[in-house]
Amino acid sequence: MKFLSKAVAPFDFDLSVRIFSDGDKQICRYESGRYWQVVRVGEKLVLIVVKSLGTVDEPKLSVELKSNEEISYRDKKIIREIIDSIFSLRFDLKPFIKHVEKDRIMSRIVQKLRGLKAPAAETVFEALIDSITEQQISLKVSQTLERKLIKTFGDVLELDGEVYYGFPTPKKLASASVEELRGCGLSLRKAEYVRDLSAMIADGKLDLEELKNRDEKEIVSELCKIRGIGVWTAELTMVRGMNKVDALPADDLGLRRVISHFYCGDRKISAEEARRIAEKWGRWKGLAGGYLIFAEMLGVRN
DNA sequence: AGCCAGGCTCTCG
DNA sequence: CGAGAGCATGGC
Repeated sequence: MKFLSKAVAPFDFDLSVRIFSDGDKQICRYESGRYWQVVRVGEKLVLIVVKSLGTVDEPKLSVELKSNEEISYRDKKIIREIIDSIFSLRFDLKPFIKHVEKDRIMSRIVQKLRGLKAPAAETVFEALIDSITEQQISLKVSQTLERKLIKTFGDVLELDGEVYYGFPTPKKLASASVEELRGCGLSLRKAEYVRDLSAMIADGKLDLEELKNRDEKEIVSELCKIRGIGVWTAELTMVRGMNKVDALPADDLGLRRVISHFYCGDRKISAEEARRIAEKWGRWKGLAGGYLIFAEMLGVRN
């Protein structure tokens, strides 16, 4: 099954997707213009293959759905919404671009990375589990742990002899033993966080998707009540899993480093200083922080 | 080799 | 309360 999706311009599909594809063919990948990953609709697993047909100013995506099960009209509608959310298709960058006009450093970066939209995880759950995994350890380490977690507990979709993995369900992780989770490289603590959190969701005591609709401060305070989640983890989860561009994980080491790189001449800055600098980015401070990180990754000079 | 890495909880004093 | 240890694993 195939269909077209439009995005609010400007949108640079290639730039946006290049940044977050995992690199593992069985999980998610961007290769020769095609991006693919598994999404879940109810009990069904569907591989989405997305490519760009348009331009930055007239963005158009072609989406192909592959599954071993029948995809109903309703499923298709849900998948459309998931894709909207994953790529932030409906998000309008223009007010942000206008807002940072006076900030010459940010403005330059935004021009260089024109059309970059912050990608999002398929579910808030996925964003949260990834954020917990990444606590304290380097990105390199956390990436291998995340892959192990997905390949150990994730749903398997077999298509044309190829194997793809979807992110594990809360139910699956809730029934995992702490030893199994530790086998993926998680510390004893993190294994407990992941299992207990998953159990809360599986038992219906916590609805992460519903949290999306709340006020940002409320989201942080709600998430922080859960064991294993602090401000850093909560804010990171909002940025990458709830399409919130306002949240800035100012405690983040890497973020402080890039803010300092572009604004303070590479000296060490505190989280408070980072938050103060971020104030001028207004409602878009999370997105602006993302732009700094991507700018550094892509070697944009200040 | 040893220390640090996009944190957080728990335990002491 | 505030400070400090402990955690997992890959990279330098």
